[in-house]
Amino acid sequence: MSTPTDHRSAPRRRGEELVDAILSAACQELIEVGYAKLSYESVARRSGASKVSIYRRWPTKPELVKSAAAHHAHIPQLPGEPSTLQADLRSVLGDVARQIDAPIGQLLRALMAASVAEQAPSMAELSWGMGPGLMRKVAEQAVARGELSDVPVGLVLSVPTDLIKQRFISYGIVNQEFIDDLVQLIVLPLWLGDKSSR
Amino acid sequence: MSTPTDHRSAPRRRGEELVDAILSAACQELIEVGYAKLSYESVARRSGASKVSIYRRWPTKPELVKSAAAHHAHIPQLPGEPSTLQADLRSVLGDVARQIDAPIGQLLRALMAASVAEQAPSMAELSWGMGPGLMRKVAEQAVARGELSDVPVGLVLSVPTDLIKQRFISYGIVNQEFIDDLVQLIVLPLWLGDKSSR
DNA sequence: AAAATAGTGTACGTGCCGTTTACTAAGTGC
DNA sequence: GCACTTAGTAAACGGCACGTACACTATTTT
Repeated sequence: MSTPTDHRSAPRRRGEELVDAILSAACQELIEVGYAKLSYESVARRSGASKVSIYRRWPTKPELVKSAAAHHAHIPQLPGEPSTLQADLRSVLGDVARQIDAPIGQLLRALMAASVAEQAPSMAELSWGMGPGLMRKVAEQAVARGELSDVPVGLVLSVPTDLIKQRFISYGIVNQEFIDDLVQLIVLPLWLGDKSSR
Repeated sequence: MSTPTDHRSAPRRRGEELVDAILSAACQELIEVGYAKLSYESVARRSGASKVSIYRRWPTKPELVKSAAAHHAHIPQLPGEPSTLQADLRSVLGDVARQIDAPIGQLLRALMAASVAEQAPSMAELSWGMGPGLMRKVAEQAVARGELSDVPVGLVLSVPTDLIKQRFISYGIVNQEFIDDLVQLIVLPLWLGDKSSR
């Protein structure tokens, strides 16, 4: 008589409401304990949902984690008032770097773990905002101001964000000093195409 | 009487011999089933060692995996006959890209997973040969030939290998086409400092 | 020869996996 | 209003791996 364990009575959540609860719980869990220690059982406990409901929607852990991360939906920060290509780059990339610190960093780390651990090449899709799109905007503004002759091709556009990701993976942190060096030594010379800024 | 399970008699391996057996087994296991599915029990079974012996030396899975990867020690491939900066880059980076395919790729993937999953920033140390060192050699030869005025700074030197790693993480494969684009659109313009090669 | 060191097999409790079962609340068609 | 379908819940299952403990023994050191 100790455990009246039967929540089959409560107003039963469905559809979006339930999904929200599960993904939020998964996010929290990711931030607190990380990817490796996240389990279906813990998410079920935390969200108050049943394991089966979770398995039905996300048969594997990477899928669940990716949905959770996407659900969190921390959209990037806009360039703000355009000024100079160098200033814009430092500002935007600096914001990205700052966002990469806790607790989002832990979430990103989890996301990468999900991508790397199992065969899940869809890491590319989840560029968490800081993808070519962001860089393209910056480049377009520079072109409009006449600082840049053309918007670089995709591969070149994504160099800064790719290198930031790489830095994060290798060293765990991305500070402003790195951003400054990145802009000064790599992005500007590469985009402008001369060595004068070094 | 079915199981005479007691190998406590056999010539008992110790020290380096035992370590070798364990790490080799771990490597094989990594290549076959990947990081996520690798377990202490499977490594113990495969190596014929006991779990305790493994736990004593590598208390956590990332540590074990990193040792295993380091033990494998596939050193990079040398530039061979130097010719042109562009040719050297394509050759060396192409080799790196080819090495990144199976089975080494799976091992690298495991290594990254180990680094990313838990706080293990020592990914940087294990640059599996394709680090700044390799690029420095290429650059130095180009300087000796007069193609390059100076050897770029470390950050710039590691751009090609960093971007290859990033590509591997995001898309799972690194083909020669990517290498060609990388050399043509990024490395040469960045190192030479002009847009003529685009 | 005695003692310290280190490897082996076995067993244990715990936690999570992924699935199945039985039940029931919420929506749907009539 | 009522049958009927859909979907969420609790509980239990066998299985596997975890991480640790124990008793034992082979090897090395003193």
